[in-house]
Amino acid sequence: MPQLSSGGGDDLGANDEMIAFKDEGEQEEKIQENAFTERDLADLKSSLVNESEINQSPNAAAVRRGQQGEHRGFPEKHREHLDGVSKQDGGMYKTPAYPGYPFLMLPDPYLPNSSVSPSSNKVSVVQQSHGMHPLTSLLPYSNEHFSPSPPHLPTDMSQKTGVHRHQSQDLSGYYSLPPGSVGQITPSMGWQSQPVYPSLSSCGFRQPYSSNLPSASSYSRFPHSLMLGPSGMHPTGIPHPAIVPPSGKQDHDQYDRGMYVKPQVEAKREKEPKKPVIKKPLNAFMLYMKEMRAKVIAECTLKESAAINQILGRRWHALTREEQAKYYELARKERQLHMQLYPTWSARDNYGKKKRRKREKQQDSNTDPGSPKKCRARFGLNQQTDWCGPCRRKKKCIRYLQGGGCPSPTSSDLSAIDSPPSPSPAHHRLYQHQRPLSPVCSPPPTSLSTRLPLSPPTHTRLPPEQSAGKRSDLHQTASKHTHTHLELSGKQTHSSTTALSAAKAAGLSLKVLTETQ
DNA sequence: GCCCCTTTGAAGTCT
DNA sequence: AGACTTCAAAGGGGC
Repeated sequence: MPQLSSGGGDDLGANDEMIAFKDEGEQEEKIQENAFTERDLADLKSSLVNESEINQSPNAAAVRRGQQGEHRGFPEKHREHLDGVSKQDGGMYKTPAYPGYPFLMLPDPYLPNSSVSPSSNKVSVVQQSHGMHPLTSLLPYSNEHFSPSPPHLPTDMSQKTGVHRHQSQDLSGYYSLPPGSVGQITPSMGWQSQPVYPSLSSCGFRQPYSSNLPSASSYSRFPHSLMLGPSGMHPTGIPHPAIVPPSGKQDHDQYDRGMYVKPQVEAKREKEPKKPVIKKPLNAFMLYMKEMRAKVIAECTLKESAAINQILGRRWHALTREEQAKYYELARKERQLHMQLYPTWSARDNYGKKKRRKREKQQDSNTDPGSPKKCRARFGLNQQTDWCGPCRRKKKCIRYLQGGGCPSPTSSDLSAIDSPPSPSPAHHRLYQHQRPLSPVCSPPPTSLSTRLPLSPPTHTRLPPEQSAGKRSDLHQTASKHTHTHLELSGKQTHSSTTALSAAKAAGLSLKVLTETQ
């Protein structure tokens, strides 16, 4: 298990996380003891994964390992680089014990990112993920904002790091970490500063960056509009991928997509440059998803992300601890890098935006006497769990939508609430969501039945960090997602119906699903 | 054209 | 402290 810190103290990762990794190593025996149980559960869950997954990928781990064997160049380079970093910073990164990072399928580790490469407008996700540096799942955020030549930056940055950065116009796309990110990264994070990647040494560094640049920490919790240039550049001129510029194809600022009617104040705001959004660093599972999504898509010929994510979730649980640990490690590095790049950033910065937007929408609707909320209020219905009486919709009252406002309830309306009609396909989701136990929708769609909190989840595998007790109880997830947990072979499996849904989506016959249930 | 779905994990807020 | 909520990615589908 990786020993990530030598106690240098500059590791920005949470101590408990590191302890967790350490614990994981120390608790190897424990792990092995539990391995069978965990494995059984994982296998049980995995068995629910769709047929194609089973047929085409009888042993995903084996496949992955095979791929690792085939394409070990990049991970090795990366590890070598980390070694270099470790040496450089006094061992901040003890070389992970992993045989390689998970981003291993790439035949060419420097494949252009789809959004970057001018020659590949349509690069598959596989390529995209493969082109990602393990440390920088961040990079896909805004690669198109690569600006190879931050003009305002000093020019002798490489002197201290020993990196000779050739001018290059082409390589930025091959390695999407913003060319200069290292410039503001402390030496410990300046993994690019090591000339590990020959091609990287010239990766977009048209100009060397001065080591005299103020460290990112020297910037206070920056207003992004000030800290970032008009193109979403970091103050150092580094367009970090986590930065979502106000405009651009990525369109990550879903909060500003005009979903809600913007009041006049916001109209004024539109004139002002929008603040780029720095996204959260990806967690381990997100990194895993990014890497494996294309594979699942290819194997299962699925396109719907929800189904794919279900499969990926199951595969995630089917991973061994070691395999998961790779991603936890990557995620940890990701957070570290993010923290280095945006020391003043907090998840709070992006917190509650959707909620605020919904609230604003709700406030708008509250001012309308025919709003669903008012309608529900007149019906004496629960605002959260009941739907608008006359049309039996929770979110939007049809009559309200038709402009007539929500009428006073009639006796038939009220009776209809008690015995709602068979929902139309379009209505089914909403209806099922509100009345999950209604026999009308029996058997409920598995994707919806997963919302029924029937029993607490039993996770078959604790992530390393969780083993240290840092993470909040997994019941959080259960309470959040209110999964259904089926009794399966005497063992409760987490999200079994979710798996069923995924399997169903993946093409398993309903008969099989029913038998499984 | 926006939102939902669906997953897990991290980190936030709330009680 | 523990429970709960939000966001991160992705893209098809619904409305």
